[in-house]
Amino acid sequence: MTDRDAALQARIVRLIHDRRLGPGEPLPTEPQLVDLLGASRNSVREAVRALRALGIVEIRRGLGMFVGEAPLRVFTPSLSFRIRAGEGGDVGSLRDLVEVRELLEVGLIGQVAGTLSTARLAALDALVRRMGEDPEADRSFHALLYESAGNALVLQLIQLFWDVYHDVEQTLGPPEDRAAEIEANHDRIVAALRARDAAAAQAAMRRHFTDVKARISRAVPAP
Amino acid sequence: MTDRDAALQARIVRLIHDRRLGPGEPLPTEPQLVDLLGASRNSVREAVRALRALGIVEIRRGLGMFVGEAPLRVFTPSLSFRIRAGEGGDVGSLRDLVEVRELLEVGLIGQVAGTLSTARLAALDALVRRMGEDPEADRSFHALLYESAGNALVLQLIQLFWDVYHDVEQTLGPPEDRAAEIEANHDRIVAALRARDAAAAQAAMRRHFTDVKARISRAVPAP
DNA sequence: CTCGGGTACGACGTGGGACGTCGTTCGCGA
DNA sequence: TCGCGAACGACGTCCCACGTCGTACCCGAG
Repeated sequence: MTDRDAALQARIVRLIHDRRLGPGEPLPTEPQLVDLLGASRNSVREAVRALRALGIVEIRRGLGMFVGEAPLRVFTPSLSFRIRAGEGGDVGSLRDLVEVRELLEVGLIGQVAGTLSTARLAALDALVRRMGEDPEADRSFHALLYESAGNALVLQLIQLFWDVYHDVEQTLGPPEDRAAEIEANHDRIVAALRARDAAAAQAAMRRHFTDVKARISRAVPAP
Repeated sequence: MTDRDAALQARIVRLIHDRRLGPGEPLPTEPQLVDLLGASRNSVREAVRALRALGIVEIRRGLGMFVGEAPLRVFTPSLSFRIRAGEGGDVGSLRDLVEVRELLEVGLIGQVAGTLSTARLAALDALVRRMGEDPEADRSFHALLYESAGNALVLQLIQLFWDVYHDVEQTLGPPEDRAAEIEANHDRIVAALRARDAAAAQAAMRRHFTDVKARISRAVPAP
């Protein structure tokens, strides 16, 4: 057969659906799958490996195989690779990535602006203060900002793109000290949110990404 | 070791980068990788299987292994699985998916509105006419619409979400005949684009997705 | 000289077996 | 009763053998 491997993967996925197995629940063991699927252990293992790479199956050594949650995080290596190996050098692909982030975040902030509690606004403000020393604060800021949208998918998507960007950004040459600029941009965002001004928040977010794109344009692809 | 497999994958990816291999170029053969990485053939094969699932490696039987392009399409199984196995039944996750599509497309159509040539507008119109019989026309419509944005990533992203939606939508019960509704929505979009009215185009797109979300809400999760 | 087919070769695909390592469980002994 | 170690079953790694697919080469027919 030409792609028996793909067929095996599909059969395992179907098995999960047919048995109504949810994330965290155990899958049949390797020997059981060998019997069920009528393939050798090697073939089963290779199919499971592919499913694990997609987050569909989780393996805990010594315990067994379990249904995964397929978090978008598993795409990080693939996306990073795609950006790095992208046509026209990294820069073009990275710009595309940032534009997708901008698209998502500008749209989202328009939705959540006006729905944020003062407590949440204070938490956002505290995160901005910590951005100087803690790189994670930036990530947390965007995560906390969109949490109230109630959309787990878009939340993970934004995290994914953030991770990939900061993964690839390191290959763009020596890091620039943009701490002040970044903090100012985020301050503007919080201010607009405080004013319950959706349009201003969107503008502030756009301005933030304009600076990010400028940083990319300045960077020269490594020889 | 705990995750020697992940380390092997990373080493293969590094090998690709170190050798400046671009999509389509050949990778070392299995035996060569066994030597280079100091792992057994099974381990190498399993690592390669994972990379293939991520689109990073492409395998052509009888020929060898090649660098892949990591198209977003490879995430279709994972995303479909995630939606189906999502918390709170399919409906909630599917709604999240559609909202992401809405976010992207409403933002994008605002960017491309006013930049479309009359030839392209005519092509879009022709696709709308074919939506009745050809399900692919819908997909092509959205692809053609955003082609001029010049962002390959977002284009593939929209295609990916479209594929996943139509994959999962089939499990939502018997298909409804919404042909007229769909055509009317797309007609409104094209009309707004013809008028070079970005705001109206965004509104029309939003209306389109409102109907899609309504279709989801009507659907009852299968018992 | 040209053309065509058959063979040889090297690529990946599949199957089977053996042994190691990790976690858990259970029973024995203090 | 408590604790520790052996047994068990999970996945991890490795090795070898054979099958299948594509290509390239060689050689003979025309």
